[in-house]
Amino acid sequence: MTRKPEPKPYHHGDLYETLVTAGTELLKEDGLEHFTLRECARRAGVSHAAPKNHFASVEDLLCEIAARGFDQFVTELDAEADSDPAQSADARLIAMGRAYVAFARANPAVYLLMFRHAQAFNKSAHLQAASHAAWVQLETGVAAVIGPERNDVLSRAAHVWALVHGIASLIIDRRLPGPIDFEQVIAQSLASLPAAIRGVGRS
Amino acid sequence: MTRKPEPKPYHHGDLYETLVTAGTELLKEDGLEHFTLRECARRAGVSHAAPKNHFASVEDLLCEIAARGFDQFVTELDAEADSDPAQSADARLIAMGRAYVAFARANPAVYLLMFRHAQAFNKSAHLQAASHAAWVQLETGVAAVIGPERNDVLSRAAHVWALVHGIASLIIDRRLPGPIDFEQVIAQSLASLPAAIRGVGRS
DNA sequence: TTCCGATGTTGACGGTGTAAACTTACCAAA
DNA sequence: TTTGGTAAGTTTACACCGTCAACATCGGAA
Repeated sequence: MTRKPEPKPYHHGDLYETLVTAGTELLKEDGLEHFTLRECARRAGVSHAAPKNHFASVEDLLCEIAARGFDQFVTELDAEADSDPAQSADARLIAMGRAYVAFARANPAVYLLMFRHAQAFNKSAHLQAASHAAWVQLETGVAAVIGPERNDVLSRAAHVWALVHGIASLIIDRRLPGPIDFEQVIAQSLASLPAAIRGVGRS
Repeated sequence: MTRKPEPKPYHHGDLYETLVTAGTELLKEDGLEHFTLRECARRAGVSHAAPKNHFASVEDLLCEIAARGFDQFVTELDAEADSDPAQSADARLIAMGRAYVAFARANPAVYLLMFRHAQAFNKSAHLQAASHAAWVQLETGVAAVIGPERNDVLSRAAHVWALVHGIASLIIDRRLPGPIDFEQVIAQSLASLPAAIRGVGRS
């Protein structure tokens, strides 16, 4: 017989990280509505109450998953914005918008957790810092387009966020009618964005 | 003693409508995450399994609530669009956008049910018809602005929807940073919309 | 009048999150 | 080296939930 000298040690060793990993996978596989703390524990090979020692509640675990999602999100958007150092501020903003929607489509469950459900549990310092960084990133991109001296940077940034968030949400939730070409919607909408937030065409 | 000649009749009489009403109220009070079929039954003064005779599952009840939400939604948007018969197509679209966001802010829980959660259960004929009517309404408004002969009415309609849905979602979910003036965001974003979907400013 | 089907009730099952009590293992101080 | 304290996991229990099956009740049609 093959020797099995590991009769399941009583202590796991790194349950915290294992739970975050298992939770992220569960989230991506089954979606937020089927996310279960007991299933995370099962995947980590641990009793259903073991997570209590590391996460006071299921929301605390989701909180950490969302925070790491924001970290990755900000990194990816930065990379895309800096991909061509010679591009204009307009092109940078559009590139970030494309990366935004791409992230959402690539990680729908995590995206929804970050931008939709993660409103109830804004306690974690990690989550607050990471989501704040994302907002600063957006604000900076918008200020570069319309000029940092403008007094409506905040509301114009909200405009940009609303558009990309709306596109991402409608695509992820499969709300758009069948024949619609997602790429066309994304390209057209983002292309109109710099002029729109600059306020040209005011009659 | 006061006479109580009604010892709780065995049959309710109109449990279907009562459940829809109680469910709508519960949804508005406690939000979708705390929506419970058993609580609906409790509010209707009926046993926890009674709803089974009218709604096969909790989603069937939510489905009907969402469908009625769409009915009200379409009615309100139509009323707003037709409020001033002399206004231009641009003004009509902007008015509908304002009415869209206003509906979402006035009925956040129902709005979220309609445009977010009601994707899993698209079986009810009522729901499908009502949500389709909302889409036709949008498509018509967009066609009037950019011209019905354009071959990108669909994607431009998606653009409009994405923007208003994004604004509504961010406001409802309280994602926008504190100092932001919602009214300014709504006004600025909607004002830019007709030109944006017409495609002016193409370089 | 009788009977049958629609509607409500009761009780049960498996699932969930969470709390309390108990067990195990490790580490540091005496 | 022994010992004690504490962090980490387990077990058990509770109150919810949705759903199902079996049973009770009532009204209307034959």
